[in-house]
Amino acid sequence: MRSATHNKTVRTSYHHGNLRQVLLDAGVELARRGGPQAVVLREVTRQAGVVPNAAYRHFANRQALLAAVRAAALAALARGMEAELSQVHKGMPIAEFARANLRAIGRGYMRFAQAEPGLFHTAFSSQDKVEGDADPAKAGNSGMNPFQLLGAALDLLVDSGALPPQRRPGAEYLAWSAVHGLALLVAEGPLHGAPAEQREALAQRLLDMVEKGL
Amino acid sequence: MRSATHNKTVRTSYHHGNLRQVLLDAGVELARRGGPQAVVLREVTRQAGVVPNAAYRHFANRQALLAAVRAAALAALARGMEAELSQVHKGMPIAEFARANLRAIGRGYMRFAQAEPGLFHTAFSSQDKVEGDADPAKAGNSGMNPFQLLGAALDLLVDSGALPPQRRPGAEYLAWSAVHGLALLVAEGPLHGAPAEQREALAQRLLDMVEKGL
DNA sequence: TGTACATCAGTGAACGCGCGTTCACTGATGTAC
DNA sequence: TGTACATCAGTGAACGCGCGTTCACTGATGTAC
Repeated sequence: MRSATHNKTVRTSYHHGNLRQVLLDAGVELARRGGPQAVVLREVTRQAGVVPNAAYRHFANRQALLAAVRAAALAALARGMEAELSQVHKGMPIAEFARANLRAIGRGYMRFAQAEPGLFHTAFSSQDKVEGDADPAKAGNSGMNPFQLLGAALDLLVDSGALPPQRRPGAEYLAWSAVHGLALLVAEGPLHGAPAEQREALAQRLLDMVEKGL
Repeated sequence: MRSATHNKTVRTSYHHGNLRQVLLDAGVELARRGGPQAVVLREVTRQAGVVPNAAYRHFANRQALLAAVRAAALAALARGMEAELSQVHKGMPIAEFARANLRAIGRGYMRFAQAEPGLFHTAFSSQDKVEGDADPAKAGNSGMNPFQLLGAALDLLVDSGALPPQRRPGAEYLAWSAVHGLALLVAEGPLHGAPAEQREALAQRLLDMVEKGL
């Protein structure tokens, strides 16, 4: 039993039982509020009500903790995209459906960036390649990470005949660029705090542009 | 006369005469190599061969130094864009010229991001609005900052008849988003280190997309 | 079912580090008469 | 032209801070017999 002046949880046993997860959750919360910078090893242990070096039972060092937080942020983004995707109505012509899917992907991405700028920034704070990465810690409920979700949407676009196959290679980078750029402007750039209508209108137009330009 | 173990310059007089500029240059160099994080007050004084607190004669605090470095980074970006712009051949039909100008803007932006990721990252590390800002420290040789250069290119596009006036409002954000996104993927994202041909090809296609989609 | 003991997951104390910033100072410079 | 003096732009020393990380430790847990 420890006193819990600043602690979230009061522990009753010497062993915590769940410390890794608690540390990770605290790390995610810090990232949410302050980006990757804010993921401070001592702070997560403080919030877990545990001595600083206890973290080393579960993470090799600060970098490892940050990597885990980052994976969680990517997974959260993936889920945000999936949520948008699941709202697309079925039962329309396939090409139209494919286009609606791609727009949902983009919308989910941008909305996540808007709603969770800290996590969004954390997700892309280090450049490793998410692309070929099958790490389930970075995936949403479908088991796909954000990049894979985009790829799948583009594949469907080709299958449906809405995108000529020869334009498929590299298309993810074009779509990603456009959406990523606006997401950043909105999340932490000059469009931060712009009225919601303006944001949504810009998002619409940007998606139009991508669709037309791909 | 001070010993100069790690110093760049050996001073012979007590007064430096040029310290503000030297500190700023050192800060820019640090940013160039390590992004905004690397702009450390003590380090710039070290490189200037001066005692740490001497910086406070010229900058209110670390934030002020960083702001100055950031302005310099924006100015460098503006000059990079202007350089690209100046290579556009005159003497073509005006609409074509306007389009070529816009592409040059985008190309300059992306090339700068590629060539100077640290400065690029620094330029956009804090979200204040460059848009309405007439600060000459952020401008290139034309006196315009990067955002204003883009705006001017779009204005010309409208004047030339290549862009319907009703699509002009907000167009900078669409173009900016696309280009900014790809610039980031190239500068510090998954496309970092991609072969130059691939980068240039993607840039071409992205600019096509913007042109077609605007 | 009970006990011995290895393993696990925490504690406690301390480290060295580099940072931004403040204080009282002093050498150099420029200006008034 | 020379001197007095205010102002400027550096120095020197120190501060408190929070960080990541290491070390030897101990309480709790699980397993073999």
